[in-house]
Amino acid sequence: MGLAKTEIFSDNQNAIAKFAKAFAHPARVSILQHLFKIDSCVCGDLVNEIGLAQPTISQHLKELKHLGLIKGSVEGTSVCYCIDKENWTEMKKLMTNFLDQDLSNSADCC
Amino acid sequence: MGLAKTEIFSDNQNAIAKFAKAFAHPARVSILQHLFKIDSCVCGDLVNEIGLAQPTISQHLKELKHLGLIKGSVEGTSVCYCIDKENWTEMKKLMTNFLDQDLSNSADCC
DNA sequence: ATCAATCATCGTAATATTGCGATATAACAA
DNA sequence: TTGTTATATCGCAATATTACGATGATTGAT
Repeated sequence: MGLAKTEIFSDNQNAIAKFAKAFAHPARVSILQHLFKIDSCVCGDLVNEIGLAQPTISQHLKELKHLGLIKGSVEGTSVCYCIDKENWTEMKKLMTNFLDQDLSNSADCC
Repeated sequence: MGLAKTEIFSDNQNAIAKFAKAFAHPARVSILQHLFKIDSCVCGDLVNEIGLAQPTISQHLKELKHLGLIKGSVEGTSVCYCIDKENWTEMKKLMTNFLDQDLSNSADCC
């Protein structure tokens, strides 16, 4: 079907899956790393940095923006994108909580 | 195209995307959380726990197994799945490193 | 040997994702 | 106004993902 049955899962599980999806493509990982590295950014930079066409980058940026991980503001003819720190921190908490499930008190049964 | 151009990205970026994909579906998040919680598991438990058909669960388990995040061993007529702690720890390092990119030294330009 | 239980695989339908050419839009410049 | 630059959107083709019924494989029980 290609349609995830989100209604049978908890909000927490759906939220984790939603953010994980953002990182599930190397182009978006690359975009985020670049935004972290150079602090501020225009889309044109990213098109040069990453080897994908401008519409493709624009689409990835749109997804990241909808998730709230980045924000952009018009700056003359170009658009300045950067990390939305507040939301990033919140997302990080959610993901870290999931990744940090205790390993110590579980017996290795297999 | 639906085909990610992995060859233009770094190993690190592709690895992050690969693991993120594992978490990009609430069913797999739920499976992992359940495995953490109850320590050891058979697939049947998961089918009851999560509201998806047995083939669907089996498929999700296969993906997690291929990624090395879980491992399973035959236990009579059932199969015992559990977290592969070593690989989980390694994956966690990779993801944490990505999530922990420094926010402090970046000016909020937007 | 036969049967029941448990899990894996196959095949398929429905939907999602990725990528990009073509085109639209917006802002600035001359 | 006309042109230029930068980004967004549209539309499409190719591929991937999700879900599950049907079926196969394996193990243990009788």
